[in-house]
Amino acid sequence: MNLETILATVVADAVKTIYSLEIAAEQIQLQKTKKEFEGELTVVIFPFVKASRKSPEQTGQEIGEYLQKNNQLISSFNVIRGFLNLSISKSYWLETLNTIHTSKQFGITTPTADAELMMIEYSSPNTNKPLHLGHVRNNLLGHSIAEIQKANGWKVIKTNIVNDRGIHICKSMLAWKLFGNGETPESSGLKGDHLVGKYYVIFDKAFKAEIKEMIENGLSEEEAKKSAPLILAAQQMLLDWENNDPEVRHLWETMNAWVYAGFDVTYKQMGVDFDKIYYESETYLEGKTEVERGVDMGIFNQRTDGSVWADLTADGLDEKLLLRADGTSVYMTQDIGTAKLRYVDYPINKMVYVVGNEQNYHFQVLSILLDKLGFEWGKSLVHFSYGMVELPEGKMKSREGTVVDADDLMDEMIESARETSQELGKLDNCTAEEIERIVRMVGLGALKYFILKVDPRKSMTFNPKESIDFNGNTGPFIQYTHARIKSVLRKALEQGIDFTNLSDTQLTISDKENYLIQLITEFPGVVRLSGEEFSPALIANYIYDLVKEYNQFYHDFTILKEENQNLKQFRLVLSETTASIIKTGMLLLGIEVPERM
RNA sequence: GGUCUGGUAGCUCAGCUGGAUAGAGCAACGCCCUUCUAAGGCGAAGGUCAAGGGUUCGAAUCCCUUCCGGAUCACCA
Repeated sequence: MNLETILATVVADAVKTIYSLEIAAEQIQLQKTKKEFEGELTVVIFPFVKASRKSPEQTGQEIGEYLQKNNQLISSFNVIRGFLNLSISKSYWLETLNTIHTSKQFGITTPTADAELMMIEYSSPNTNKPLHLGHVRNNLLGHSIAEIQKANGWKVIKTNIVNDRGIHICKSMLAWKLFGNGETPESSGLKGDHLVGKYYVIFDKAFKAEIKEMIENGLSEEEAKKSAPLILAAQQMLLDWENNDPEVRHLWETMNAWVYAGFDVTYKQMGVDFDKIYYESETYLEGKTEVERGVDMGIFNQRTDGSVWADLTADGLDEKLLLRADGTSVYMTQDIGTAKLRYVDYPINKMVYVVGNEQNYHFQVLSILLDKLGFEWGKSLVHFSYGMVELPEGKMKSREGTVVDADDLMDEMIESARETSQELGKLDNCTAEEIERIVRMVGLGALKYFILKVDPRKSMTFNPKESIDFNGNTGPFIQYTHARIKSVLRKALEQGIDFTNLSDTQLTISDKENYLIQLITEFPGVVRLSGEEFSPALIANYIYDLVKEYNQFYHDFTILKEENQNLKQFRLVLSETTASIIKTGMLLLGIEVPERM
């Protein structure tokens, strides 16, 4: 039982005994004591004053006296206004630290054999352009959430649905066919995904030029958009693709292979991975079958032009297209097929989609459609809806060339990490390989932390002109603290100091040290909450708080030069435990921490 | 227009299941390396928590109204 539960129970007893007020332990308001007051935990007294019929101060005093008498954990208390501040005995903290220090995997719940299965879909790229900053947020969130859920005892399958087919893919294929002159990644030296993305942009430009010309020749914009030769050719290509035209299929396979080779590099650099990859080209037929079944069931309707629609007006939504008039499938069709196949492939207890909030409507509809189709899990899908990454000028737009490319961004971060460490001369006596490893860790750490420390539900701003910081509330700051602790621990080992265990739990320690232990004890709760809330930001902010406190301790106290051997040992144990939590926590964010930097 | 969502320091963000004097970082200013890594620490400065009303012993937090932003409502994905 943890400290707060114990205290809440005692407070409930106190209130019942003194004022005959029945209140469940969970209802007791217990919070961390503000720093400016004496004590570690605070009971809010206001809810009891009605029953006590006394002033908040007096009520607090009475409850405090009861607690001190009936629980030996409480060494002293004070009452300020309606707040009862409790001081917990130092030996409790020291013993707790000792337990944590000697336990493996503190805060982590390893999944058991019969644990429930959570499937988490993230990344989900289109194969017509390279990944940009928006995808980076998606990938980092998806990966981190998967790690966090594992640490909360879930079995997790990380999955990726690759949007490898569709009209957008045909656009880059068509442009390459028309204007590519046989260009390949090898011939151009371009990374495969970037090469294909180039032709997607070329298509768009040529398409716009056609429209402009047609408008000049008297057509309305709407007519021009529908009848421009390029768009008609792309639509024909999609039809040919669905009809298994060998030439189109061959081109498609070739260009997608280029893209996958490029994505592999990006994913590897980013440090994300998947247990199972689905491709839309392999699931969309299942979707079509389901839609047709829906038509037979009478829940979807086919119009005279052949297109198929779901009428969701009864659910307060609109009509939704499921199959085009030419019979080709759309995004929704594919998602229906993919969802069904996943439940066939795995015994899923919870399905989570990590997809931006611009698709809230899509997932609302998907859930309803699956439910209508008779899948009992349809309504239980979780759309983990995160906010967009915006530039100071607003949304990123690929056509206006304002997207921040994922590969470029990661490279830039690593380079500035290299520059900083050269300036500081910190890695002068490391091997080239070590430098490379550390510089990559730090550069990516800065990027990942920058993105993950923000509440995922909120949109966030990224200013490309101001490079991501390495000081203050940043990944490198945390990594640096870890490296600094490790350095001290290495020296302690060299000196043969034993800090495997605390030999004295009756030591007198400072408030700062005491508070650090208290923070350490909060880690499991933070891991649990971040899992429940799907928020890596909670872990990021917690680690930052811990590290900030530790740095103050590190500055104000000496460790290795402390003359009291037991105190020195305590500080080493405290430091090692802190380092271990930093490492575990950062790993839940997908961020590695170096031994030196 | 309908629906959803957001507005906290110059900037980027915490705090939001109601609790004490609203916190960090960056930027700008001033200090601290003969001492375990200064990517660090300390100090000072910076606020009408968009505005107004309501509920409450207590509101940045809950409710209503207004203002301002964003997303979405495609035979795009």
